[in-house]
Amino acid sequence: METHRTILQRVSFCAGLPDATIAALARIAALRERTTGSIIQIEGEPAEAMYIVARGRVKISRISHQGREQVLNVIEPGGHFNTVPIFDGGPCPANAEALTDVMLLALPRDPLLRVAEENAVLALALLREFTGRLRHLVNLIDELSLHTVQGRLAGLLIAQAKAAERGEATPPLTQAEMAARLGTVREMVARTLKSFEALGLISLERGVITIHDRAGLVKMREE
Amino acid sequence: METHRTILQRVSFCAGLPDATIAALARIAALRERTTGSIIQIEGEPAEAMYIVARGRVKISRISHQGREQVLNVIEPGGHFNTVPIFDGGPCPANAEALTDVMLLALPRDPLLRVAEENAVLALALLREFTGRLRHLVNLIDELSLHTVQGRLAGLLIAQAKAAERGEATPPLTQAEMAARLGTVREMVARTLKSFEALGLISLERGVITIHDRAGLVKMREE
DNA sequence: ATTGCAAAGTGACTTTTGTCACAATGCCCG
DNA sequence: CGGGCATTGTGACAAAAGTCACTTTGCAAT
Repeated sequence: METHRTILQRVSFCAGLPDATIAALARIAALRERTTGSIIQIEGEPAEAMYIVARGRVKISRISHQGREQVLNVIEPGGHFNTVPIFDGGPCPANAEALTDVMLLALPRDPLLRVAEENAVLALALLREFTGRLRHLVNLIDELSLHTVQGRLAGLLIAQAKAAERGEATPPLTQAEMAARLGTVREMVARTLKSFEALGLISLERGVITIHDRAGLVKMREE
Repeated sequence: METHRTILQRVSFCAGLPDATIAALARIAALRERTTGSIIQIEGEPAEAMYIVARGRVKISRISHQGREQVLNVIEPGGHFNTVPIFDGGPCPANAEALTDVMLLALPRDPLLRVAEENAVLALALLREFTGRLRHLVNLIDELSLHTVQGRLAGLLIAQAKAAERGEATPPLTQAEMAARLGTVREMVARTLKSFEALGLISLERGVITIHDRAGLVKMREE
């Protein structure tokens, strides 16, 4: 039980919650482990629990019937997923897959709803949490609809650079992974990266991208 | 004050709320009227109030610097907008424009937050409301990223048909409006509609689209 | 070392989408 | 009833994105 609690204390929406609320959550939580590549949730299936990521990373995505994938989000430790279907009772909106070996805290639906009803602070914290998701998705829509692959890729590079500066230990993305986030195909990413290199904006080594001209990338992002 | 209350009673997330909560909301609400085409909020600006649509329709959209528009949502009476920035204190995520003459109920930030803190039911109701938004945006991303204009347009026609069946008095969309919802340009919509007509799926008269082969459209939607 | 494989690079081509520039059509209003 | 204007229709292109089919690279495990 003590472990549940220490995990919860590192969760984004738990910051500032009273001890009693965290204790209540800890009481209903159950630990689950999954190995790299395992599918945690499938789009359209019913959801029994909300998950908190204690260790590892989880990819949330939609997949087209031709097999193309659009990544919606990658959940890092302290984040959560499968929250939407818990609160509205509907099916899972997307697939969840373990990108690494992961450790999850499962909060089963009915008990969780009870805790939320009794703790307005929790509901408000989750509300704030959802606003972040909504903003993120709106930005994704903006990029997909209003920007070229070039622009989106420039944006991704900048975002990754910023994350690295903040000290987030993000393992480098493969070009295929970038493509899935950007809503395009691997070849486009390869070609566009090359074109950035030709323009002197970045340089490419296997697995490492070095940014030389951040301002130039920012300009590219506009497209 | 009585008017505020009757308006609130028709709002989606107020269904099931205790009278006292609705009364508290009514007390802090202020009526505002805007005429067709007026801009209610601009992306990036700070937000002082959440708005409930009492009469008319409001378009929520992002606009690229080349002037292309992506509609995120159209809010009908009983719906609300500008909710995200109120709960996280950030800037407005998108533009809001009155599509018709509208009557709004403004709920100013600080008092609203206080009501939410004291009424867990309200927070939970808003939470459920947000889940709907999140699902909607995820679907939009799926369409933009994983479907062709043809598929998206087929989906829009089906959605409009369903809305009409439910008796929603939706004024017919112009092709330019459809384009803004689908993340494309007017000409693409015109051509794709023509191609649907050529396939016998629909027929076109000025301002009216008649669906002949719904199953065929459903198949198109997959693309 | 050799092989085995995932990741990356690339050319040639097709499809889809977007742009531009007009023409045609109706509807509304004076 | 005639003009003006928003909406629609279209052809000719241009640009962006995606597909296919390989090749190349370099790490990693036997």
